[in-house]
Amino acid sequence: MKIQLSELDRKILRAVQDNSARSMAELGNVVGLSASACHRRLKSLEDRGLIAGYGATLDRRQLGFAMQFFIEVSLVSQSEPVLEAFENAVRAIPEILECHLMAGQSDYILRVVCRDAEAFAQLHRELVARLPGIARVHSNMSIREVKPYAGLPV
Amino acid sequence: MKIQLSELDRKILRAVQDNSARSMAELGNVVGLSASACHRRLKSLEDRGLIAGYGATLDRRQLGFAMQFFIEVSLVSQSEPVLEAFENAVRAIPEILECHLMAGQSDYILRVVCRDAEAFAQLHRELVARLPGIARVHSNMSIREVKPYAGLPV
DNA sequence: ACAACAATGCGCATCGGCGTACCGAGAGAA
DNA sequence: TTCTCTCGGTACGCCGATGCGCATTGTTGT
Repeated sequence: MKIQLSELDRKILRAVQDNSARSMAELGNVVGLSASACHRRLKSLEDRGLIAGYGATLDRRQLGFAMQFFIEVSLVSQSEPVLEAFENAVRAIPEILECHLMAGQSDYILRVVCRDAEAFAQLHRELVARLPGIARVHSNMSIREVKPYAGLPV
Repeated sequence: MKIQLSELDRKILRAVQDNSARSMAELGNVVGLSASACHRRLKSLEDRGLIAGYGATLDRRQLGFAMQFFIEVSLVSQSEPVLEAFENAVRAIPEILECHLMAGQSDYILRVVCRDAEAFAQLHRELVARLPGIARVHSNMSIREVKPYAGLPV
C-alpha cells in the first residue's frame, strides 16, 4: 500500500526536518495550522514510520574535525566472508561516519572525518593494514561543502 | 582559542546527537546528571556554537526515494564562472542532497536521491544538458547502506 | 595551611508547552 | 435532508523546561 501525503503533511515534514526545536505553536504558524492539529498530524506521521528519529547536528569544525574524505574501496574478492569482515571492521571505526556498498567501479564508498592529516594517515594505514582483502583505495578530500546536507525533497 | 570539553559534555553531545527527543530528566539519566545541571551544560554547548541545529531524520524509503547515488563530476574548466554556474544549478536541484568540491580526480561529488530509474535518467539528462562545462559524469548507485550515517565521534 | 573565589551539581518553584477530550464545520453517501 | 466521517479549533490538566538559590568541591594565591 502506497502512502499518500497531503500538502499539509509535506509542509510539516519539511519544517520538522529543517528544525525540530520549534514548539507546536511555532510549527503551526509555519504550516498554517493550530498547535493541536499540528501535533495530531505529526504524531500520525511518526506512527506511520515516516520519521526515523530526532537528533542534533553538531558543528564539525568546532569539534575539531577539520577534514572530510570520501574513500572509494575495492576488494580483491566479493566472497561473503571477505565482505563480512570488511563491514564489521568499518562499523567499529567511529571516524567512518557512513559506508555504502556500491554498484559500479568501486565496491564501497566511505565518508570519513579526521582531525588532521596525521589522523588521516593513521586511519588510512589502519584500513589497508587491518583488512586483507583490499585491492584499491582512492581517497578524495572535500575542499568545500558547496551544498551542505539538505533534507529530502519531500 | 581551543574549546575544551569535559567527558560530561561529550556524553551530552553524543546522547543529543543520537536522540534529541529525550526530556532533560532522561538525558540526565543517560549521562548521570540531574535535569537542571544537564540543561545548563546543554545550553552552554549551544551558546558556544557546538550544536548547529536540531532536526528530524525522515525515512527515505517510506517517502519513496528508493535509490541513492554518489555522482562524480569533472568539469572541462576550473574557471570561476564555470564553477559558479555549476554550483548555483546544483543548489537549485532539490534531489541533490549534498555537493562537495573535491581534491583529487573528480571536481565534485554529489549525493543524490531518486524515486526510480526514470527519475534518475531525467536528472542525469538535466545535469549534463543544463551545464555546459561538464567533462565527465560517473554515477555510482548505493546498493546497501552498510553503515547508515552515524554521528561525529565526539 | 587557609581563605577566597570559581565551577558545578542539586532541589525547588514557576511557567509554558504537550497532549487529550470535546465541539463544530464541511463533505459525501443514502 | 440527515447521518456520518473526517478534520481543524478551543479548552484545560499535567508534565517538563527553565531559572534561582544553596551546597560542595576544587583551585589559586599568599
